[in-house]
Amino acid sequence: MFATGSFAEPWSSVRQRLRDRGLRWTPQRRTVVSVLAATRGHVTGAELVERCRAVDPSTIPSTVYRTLDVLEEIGLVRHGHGADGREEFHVRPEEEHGHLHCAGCGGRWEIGAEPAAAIVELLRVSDGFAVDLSHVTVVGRCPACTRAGTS
Amino acid sequence: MFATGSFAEPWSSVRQRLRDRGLRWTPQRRTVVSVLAATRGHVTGAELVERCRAVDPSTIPSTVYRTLDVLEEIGLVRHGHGADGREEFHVRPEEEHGHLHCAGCGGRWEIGAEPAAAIVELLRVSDGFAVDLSHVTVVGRCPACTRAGTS
DNA sequence: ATTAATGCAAACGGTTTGCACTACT
DNA sequence: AGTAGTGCAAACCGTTTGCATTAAT
Repeated sequence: MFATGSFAEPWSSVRQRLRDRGLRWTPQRRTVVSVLAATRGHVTGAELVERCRAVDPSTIPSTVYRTLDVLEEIGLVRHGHGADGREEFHVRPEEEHGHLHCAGCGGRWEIGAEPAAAIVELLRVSDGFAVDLSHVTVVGRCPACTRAGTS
Repeated sequence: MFATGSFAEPWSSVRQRLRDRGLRWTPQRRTVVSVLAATRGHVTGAELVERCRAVDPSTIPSTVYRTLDVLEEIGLVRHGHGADGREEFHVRPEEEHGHLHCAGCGGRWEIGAEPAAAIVELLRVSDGFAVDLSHVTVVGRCPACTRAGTS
């Protein structure tokens, strides 16, 4: 949307947030943050590395992962695990949500706020369990694939 | 808790089931099957390898994984993914269930039949989604860890 | 001048694969 | 005998780590 050099909230404050912790603002971190700012929902670590490489071919995986660590520390991303088991980073955790993953077509959807809240409440009541929505991935079949009946 | 009578004894017929498909009954497969027969609920691939090694120290990982493949083909196990991303094998014919995974203490519980059914129904209604319970892992905090307040 | 962060390479853990050999049928 | 299955080692993939070097502060 805007490639002006400043990021939309909460990305614009990242530099300051890092500095407040005595951490540094580097070109590599800028790359990772810019990719994250353009990302809605979720990315796997490997995906993020690829996208960063598209921006800056000299991107090194370990730097990306280390950057993700510090971004998670300051609360800008949150990691969970997808249905395929890979690390999955959720961007803008203020909109925490679980995922639906279709085993038929591989599609992914977010679980809406109401069913999500219902699930949280359900497990709180039945098991006293405090669900972390960002870690919920439900596998099954989407309406289209259910109709298609592929097994 | 144990519905002993209502389920067939699937493990005793494995040999025949394999033969019917032109597959073979080997000491290695016997080991894997015996370990699975003694397993309730779920195991990761790595766990299974370890347990098999306890029975027969000469157990080789690739053999275990290959055996799991054929056992899945004949419907004796089903694989999913745990919260930590590792492959997880669900032993049948237990009823399918999701899991609760506590981020605090690492504990694991099965999601009970009623809340599970409620979740399935919920997502069916809200998204038309056909949930595969065996692939559901919900991460959060168990009652004890919630009380402890560890973050 | 500090010392956090990087680049690189190597290590990791769980899983998969290629291939010659073994052994079930 | 024929071929499924094994053992082994090496490859794999995403991720992590050790360490000397670079660069933000």
